[in-house]
Parts: sequence; structure tokens; C-alpha cells
Amino acid sequence: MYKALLDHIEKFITLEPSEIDKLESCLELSTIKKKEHVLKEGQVCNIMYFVVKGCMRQYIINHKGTEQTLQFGIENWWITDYLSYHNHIPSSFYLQAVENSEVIALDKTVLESLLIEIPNLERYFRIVTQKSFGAMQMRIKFLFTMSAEERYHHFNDNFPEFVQRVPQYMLASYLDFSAEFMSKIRAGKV
Amino acid sequence: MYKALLDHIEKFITLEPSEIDKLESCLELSTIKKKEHVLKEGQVCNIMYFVVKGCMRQYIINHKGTEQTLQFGIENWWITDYLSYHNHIPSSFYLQAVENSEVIALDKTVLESLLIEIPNLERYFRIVTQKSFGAMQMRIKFLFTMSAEERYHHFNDNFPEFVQRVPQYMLASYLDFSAEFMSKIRAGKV
DNA sequence: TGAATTTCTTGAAGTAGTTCAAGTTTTTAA
DNA sequence: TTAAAAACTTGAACTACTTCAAGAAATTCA
Repeated sequence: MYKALLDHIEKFITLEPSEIDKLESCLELSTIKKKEHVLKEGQVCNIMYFVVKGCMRQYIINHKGTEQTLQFGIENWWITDYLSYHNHIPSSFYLQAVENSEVIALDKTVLESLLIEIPNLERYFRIVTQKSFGAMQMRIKFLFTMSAEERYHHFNDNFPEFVQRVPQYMLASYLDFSAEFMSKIRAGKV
Repeated sequence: MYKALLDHIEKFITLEPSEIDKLESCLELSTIKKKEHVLKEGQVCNIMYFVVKGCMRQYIINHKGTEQTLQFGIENWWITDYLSYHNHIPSSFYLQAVENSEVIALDKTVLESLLIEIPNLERYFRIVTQKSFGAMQMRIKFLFTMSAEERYHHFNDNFPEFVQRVPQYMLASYLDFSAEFMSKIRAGKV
């Protein structure tokens, strides 16, 4: 169902029926199995992913060999490596499905031609990216000002349903502390 | 001089002469004195700032009363609180000049009407924001994977001239460690 | 269903940083 | 051109977290 994306777009802009047809003709839904990768470190990222259903994540493997999740993407979020995408350089990241997911994968070539045919879409992506950037600014603020325990409680208070969906060790690394410390926070042993 | 902004825009898109005129007629250069604020915590941010000359920063005051710099904006960067800007909510941040600076302050109302008259500008802001988002993704990666000392050296290697321009304590907080620890790193006492 | 795999827990020992306080150096501005 | 303010340095004591290792619980899938 492309409806999820069309609904999301129409929260920000209005499309002509002909534009909707054009857009729909370019979209393709893909199914990504849990743990499957859509991007690995070293590959150039030419695709933007819109999550229709499920959950994706961006992560790296650090020098100790441990995975660290930098970003989650759930329903109605776009996820990609923007630096690799724009500069045609090898990515530093992995993009992987955390749950069985349905995504709309928009190839750069396809997207570029869509943006030319439907200039109004530029506006949609401009607004959505600026909002994501704002969210990222807040994230840095939280990382800088809160203790590990505060970050856990804050996240848990704001996204209680999401906390149930992902393994604790992934969330721990996203909040920038160890899986073991997460266990202790949850057990009240800190 | 608006030339700095026009040059920057024309790196990404091409404007008609009439569009350039229109754009120029809406721009105004302002001078911000070192340490002057253009936004304080609690105010709604309705303006985007393009740095023509000088250096601006976004910071917060943490629970200990210490300033923590979250972002710098130098020549050819846009700086604003995107969340406050888009959602009309009070900002969590301060925006301040680090050096005497010249900025183009683009009011939301003015920008909105410009974007309608020059739809191509949407493309410019879309690309610029996506690239900034990419830079932010890398920043999180560095914060997550490098030690304080590594972050300092990495920044110093990549932006040696910038390191000279700002007080060390601001850079220390931007790299997420204390001013005292920065001193010790520089003295080789770690 | 049950064996394999993945995820979570626990405690003990270690460490990369912070905090504090005081002194020194550099910059600013009258 | 000097007094005040801002920025930087230093060492000692502390602490919020990590690391390691091993076992327990939960989940997956053949």
C-alpha cells in the first residue's frame, strides 16, 4: 500500500490527481525480512527508504566489534545515509530491518525525475528533512545534558510502545550506554 | 553583500535573473556583535540565519549552569532552531554570535512567500538540509565511537583553522567533554 | 517439541572522564 | 596602559559508567 506515503505527503502539501498517478507509478513496495540489510558499510547509498510498516535501523560496528545503533526508523519515517546519497561516497553505516518490514525504496534516479515532474515534492522533502533535523538537534541536547538513567526514563516515558518493539541492547546503544548498564537501570540497581 | 548567499544558492540550483532580483529585494544584512543573542531559550524561533561572515553558535545551559555548545555555524551555513521554527514552540536553545558576524536573517513569513514565488528555492533548501542532516549523522557516529582525545584530534586535523577561532571551552563542550579535560589533552597529560 | 541461538542479568574490578578549587595567562575595554 | 574580565591550566579526589565473565531466560526455527 502506497497510501501510507501518500497520506504522509498530503500532511504537508497538496498534489494534483495527475501528480498522484505519476507518483504512484514510480513507487514499489518491498518487503525486508528481520535482520536483512539494505545497505552495508562501504557501499554507496543510492536509495531513500520510507518505512510503511515495521522498523529499520542505522548502525555501525565500533572498534570493539559491538553494534551501535545511531537511528531507528519506524512507520512514516524516511531512513537513508544522506551523506553517501548526496556525495556518492561509500557509506559508514549499515541499514537493517529490526522487524519484518515493508518499505518504499526510492531510487535516486527515480526520485530526481519525480522531483522534476512534481516540483511540489521538493517542498515535502524540504519540510520533512528540516523537521528531522530539528529532532536530531533535540537528540544531541538530550545526549549532552542527561545521565544514562535520565535518558532511559525520558525515552521510556515518551515512547513506551516502541521500547517493547526492539531488543534492549539496541536501545541501550542508541541511548549511548552499554547493554549491561541498561539491565541495571531497569532493575533499579544503579 | 548578499553575494555570499546567492553564490551558495547557485551551487545547487540556477535562478532566473528576475528571481535573483526578487530574492535580493527580500534580503537584509544584519550585523551581530560578539556575544549578542539572536534567540534565547523560551522564545519562538521565526528566523533562519545565513552566516555571511563570522561565527554563530547554538548552545544550552545545563543543570549545572554550564554552557554547552551544540552547533557552530560559520560562513555559508544556515543556523536556526528547526523544531521551534516549524512547530511554533518555545526554543530550548540560545543562538549567539561567537565573533562579530554578518548574517542574513530570513523571517519565516518572508521566506514562505519567497518559496512560493521561487519554487526552485525549495530545492535549494531541501538539498542543503539533507546535507546538513548527513553531517549530523556523522557527528553522532564520532560522538559514539571515539574517545574524547580522539574527537579532539579528529576535529583538530579536519578544521585546524576553525580551532583557532573559538574559545577552547566552547569547542570542548561541542565535543562533549569538559574544558579542564581539553586542557589536559592539549598538554599531553592524559 | 526441543536444540540452538539470541537476549538479558548480575557482580566485581577497572577507567575515562568529571568536579573542585586555586592560580596563571590572555584579552578586553575605559 | 592598566584594571577588570574572560579564558586557560593544574593536580587531587571522585564517580558514572564500561568491561569481563558466566549463567539464566526468552525466542527462533527445523
